[in-house]
Amino acid sequence: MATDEKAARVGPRTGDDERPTLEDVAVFAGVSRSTASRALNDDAYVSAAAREKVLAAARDLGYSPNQAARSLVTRRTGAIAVVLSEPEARLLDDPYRTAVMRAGYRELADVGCQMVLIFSDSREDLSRTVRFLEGGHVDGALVFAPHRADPLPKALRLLRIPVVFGGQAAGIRRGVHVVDFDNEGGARLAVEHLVAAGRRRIATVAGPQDQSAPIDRLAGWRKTLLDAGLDPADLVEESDFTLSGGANAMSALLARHPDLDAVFVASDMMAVGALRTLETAGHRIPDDVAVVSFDDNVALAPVMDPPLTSVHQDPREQVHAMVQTLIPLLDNRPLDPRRRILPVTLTVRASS
Amino acid sequence: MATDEKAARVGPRTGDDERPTLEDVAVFAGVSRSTASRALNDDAYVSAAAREKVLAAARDLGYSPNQAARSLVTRRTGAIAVVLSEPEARLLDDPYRTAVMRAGYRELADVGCQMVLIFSDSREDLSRTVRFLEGGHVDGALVFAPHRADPLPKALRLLRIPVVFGGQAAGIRRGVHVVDFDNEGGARLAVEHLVAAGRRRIATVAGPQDQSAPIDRLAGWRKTLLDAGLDPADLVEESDFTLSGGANAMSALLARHPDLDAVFVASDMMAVGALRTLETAGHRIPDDVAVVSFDDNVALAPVMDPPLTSVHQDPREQVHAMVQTLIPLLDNRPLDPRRRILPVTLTVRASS
DNA sequence: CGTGCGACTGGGAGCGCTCCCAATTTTCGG
DNA sequence: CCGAAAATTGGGAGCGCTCCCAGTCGCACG
Repeated sequence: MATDEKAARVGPRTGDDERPTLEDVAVFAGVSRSTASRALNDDAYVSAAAREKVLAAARDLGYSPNQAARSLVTRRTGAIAVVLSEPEARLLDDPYRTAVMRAGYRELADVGCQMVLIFSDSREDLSRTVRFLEGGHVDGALVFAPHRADPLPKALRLLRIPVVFGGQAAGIRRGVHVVDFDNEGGARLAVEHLVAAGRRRIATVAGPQDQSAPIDRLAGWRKTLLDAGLDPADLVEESDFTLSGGANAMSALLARHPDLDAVFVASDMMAVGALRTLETAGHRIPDDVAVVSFDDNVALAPVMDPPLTSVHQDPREQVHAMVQTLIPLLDNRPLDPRRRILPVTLTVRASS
Repeated sequence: MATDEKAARVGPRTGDDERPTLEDVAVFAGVSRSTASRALNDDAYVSAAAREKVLAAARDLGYSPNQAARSLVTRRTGAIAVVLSEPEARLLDDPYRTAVMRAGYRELADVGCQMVLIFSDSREDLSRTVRFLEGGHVDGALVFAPHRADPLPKALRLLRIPVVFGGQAAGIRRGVHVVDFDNEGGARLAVEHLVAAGRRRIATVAGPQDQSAPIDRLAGWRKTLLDAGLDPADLVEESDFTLSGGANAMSALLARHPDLDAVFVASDMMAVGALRTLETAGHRIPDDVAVVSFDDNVALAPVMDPPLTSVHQDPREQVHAMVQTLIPLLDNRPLDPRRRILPVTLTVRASS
């Protein structure tokens, strides 16, 4: 009886609403499971006739392979995690992260991988994230964790899956793959542009100094000023990458240095705020004060008045490089850890 | 020799760098595979002693279950797709979608599911999306596809996994699960508020009329005006949910009706644009023109001057309802298709 | 002091797929 | 025209897990 019951449940696969298996396709096509598999994965050594029959059978039966079974034996899931580690509030209005998500989706789709997004803000998230990445859901991970203090990068080092970092991650420098932008070089471009335009009192609104990108941008500003024989003095104001933060920082700078004639702002979002402050204070842009920013984010373009001169960095390019680094790692090709620094360019517009 | 090679590769599981399997844990704990499995999944009928031993073994060995193997037999992946179907450009600066993503991540994490994001703009994406959803990568899907003409919803109807739509989707109304906001009611709230404040020439900047949400909002505006004995006439201007679109629409309205004393804008983003136009044209807000918007999106708050009266809808609440609808579907509990309409509220601020 | 029924446990049978390998057929060069 | 090599094919053995199904206990009950 038990046997009957079982037979009834598993049943002969005749017109069931069950999903067809590779076996079904093979039978339908009149070949063996192996041949069907080879045809579907277009392996070598399948006759054209067999391939045809199998493909037709698969189509007729509405077959789609069971991913679980496949990855059980191949030890590949075809999915890559994109890990975003950033305070919740920040993420919501950070157009850079949005761009990263989209770029990740596209770039991974291009190499036949599915993106699995992971947000990992809090400390509880950390263990959950690690557990997930560990659990064999994904073959590798692209990690964006800009905070110096973020414990994530260190936690990921002992992971059994390959990881590529986007932007300099936490203290660790050895044994990891990193694709970063040339933040210092970008700042240099920006400041050199201002110097060349005859500006002499060039202030800066810096980003949070617990992240490497803003640190490098600030360093670039400082070095370039010194190289030009100008004094950075206290022409710097640290802020938090938000619009209102940029506005406040600009006020502070203006209060200390009413005579400044240029400002290098470490992000577009802050620049929008700075622009507002400058306008409110009656400064004409770029006549009185020239403004150069960092990011050159298209999403923010409509909010800009005047259009902003900005250091252009393309998140898509970064993600592309990250994916290219990850691919060989997935095949266990032991690529030695490398840091890639992507160049940035200056896009000059009306604000400078 | 071949045998040796294999033995070397698959090897006896002694101190390999291979991942430990359930079998390994069981042996280490001195119990059977079955007992180990029961302990790890805290099934019934496991003695406390056995459970302890297994848990300790799992910890010591750094065991994490192989998801592929598990879902091969359980026919569950523990992943849910969140499908966003929208033109690329729109998505980048749509804070509502960003909120949906985050909410989806949280809500799904709360029920022990992993979110897999799917962007599905173009027509090629469609077949890729369907193939993915079909491929057994996910157990179900939450779909946001607001465009009337979007072929996605129809394509998803024949899917073998449960789907819940966020917002009214394409022409189909029967046999699907939908969680929507009360767009018409929200518009009514907004307009009634304006009427109560004594406004009489209440224009509207409508959203794209190929989507159901903006259609309903426009309908709400129109009906409420008529109910109040006011004439909608040509006080409506259709736009595209973008900032600049809102600004242009406002200009058009102002040109036609210099005497309008209020405007209901169908989204926060457009309202920001409208606000700019009004200010530029020298209208004081709310003294000359009162502005009420829809979305009440926090991310846009800093850009608002003055703070905007807006119809409040909480994406998180919507996603929560969607997840709650999806859960029973996953267990094959045949819930009859239902449409849930979530209420919205009016948040009054300085702009009205 | 049986009997029975709970509480546990371990083995076996797969889930659907991809490999490996041996068997079979075909294709060629000498 | 024959043997070797190449081109095909099918069967079998798992991948690591969760079930189902017999078992083996212990203990309260009659």
